[in-house]
Amino acid sequence: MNFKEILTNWYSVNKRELPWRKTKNPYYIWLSEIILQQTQIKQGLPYYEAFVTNFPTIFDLANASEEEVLKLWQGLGYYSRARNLHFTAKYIVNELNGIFPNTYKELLKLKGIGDYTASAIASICFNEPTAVVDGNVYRFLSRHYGIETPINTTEGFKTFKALATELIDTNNPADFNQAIMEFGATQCKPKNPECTRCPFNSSCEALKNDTISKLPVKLKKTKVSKKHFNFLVCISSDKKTVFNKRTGKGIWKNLYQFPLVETKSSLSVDDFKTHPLVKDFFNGQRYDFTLYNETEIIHKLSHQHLHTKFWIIEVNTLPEEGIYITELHNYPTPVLISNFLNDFNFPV
DNA sequence: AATCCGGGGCG
DNA sequence: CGCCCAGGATT
Repeated sequence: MNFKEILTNWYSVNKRELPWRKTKNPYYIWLSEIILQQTQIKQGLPYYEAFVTNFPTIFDLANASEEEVLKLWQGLGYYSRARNLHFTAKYIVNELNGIFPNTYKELLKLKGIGDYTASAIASICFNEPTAVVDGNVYRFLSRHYGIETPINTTEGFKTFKALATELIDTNNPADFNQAIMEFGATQCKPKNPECTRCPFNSSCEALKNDTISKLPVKLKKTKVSKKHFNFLVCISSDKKTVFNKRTGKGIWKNLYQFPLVETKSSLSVDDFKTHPLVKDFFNGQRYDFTLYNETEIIHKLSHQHLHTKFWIIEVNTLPEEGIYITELHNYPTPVLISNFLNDFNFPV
């Protein structure tokens, strides 16, 4: 048997039953692929179910507000995926009469769709022999063929894309692509791959040379930076608080949070008392405050560690427009904020 | 080509 | 605690 026969045979026996494997509808495949970017199936599955239930067609998604979409996406991370998903749904409905593009080249033009997702949709839905290259493919191919080119470089991408394109089963690109990814995910795993019962263990270069743990090669990434966040949790006498949408280009765009004071270092109670931005925020009004968490909450993102303090501040009237505390849970927020909302007992 | 963007799980 | 995950956009 050749490579593609071994692989697709393995897949026919070992594939998992997943909801998006029961359809070739490009809307559902697109939805699943966006949700599963940099996300494991176990984590993404409930979100996929929720999106299909709330937005059964691309028209439903296009007609929703961005806020509804972000709310449903809450907790999944990489929120630009949700914004691009919504943008592209509206684009397809309004500019393409709701008809999904059906070639790799056209799919690639859509916002939020790059090489991987265009290849996945084109092959799975339209039988175009475009090879997918994701983390699973990098790992499996680098091990099987003993390729040491770093995967997070342009050369690495080109090398593995070309190899996967050579290997793909042009008669059944849909199953081949899903098979090679499934194989990487459940058989040729990052840690403790199942080499003893692997159908490729007689031809695997890495197994032969004992380099499984060294492959794929990945260049070191940049170090994480430390930031200090101070959230101002206002409580007015009429049970309202200030809760605003993040704007600009940084993290958590369009998600909601309490007013934020970012500082160079950790803020003590005395620092807080005299901090110009805090005094400025309350515009001279007097206020009583307590520090909610004595020890900082360290919220870890891939490139930032957010050292966070929540300050509970009682005021007579809010310094700016606010919302009722009972409405807080209706807004899309980062996990850092929603955890606080779950843990903190607002006075009633 | 390098950097940024989240959050969860695993060993 | 470091690494990995069905990547893409921006600079």
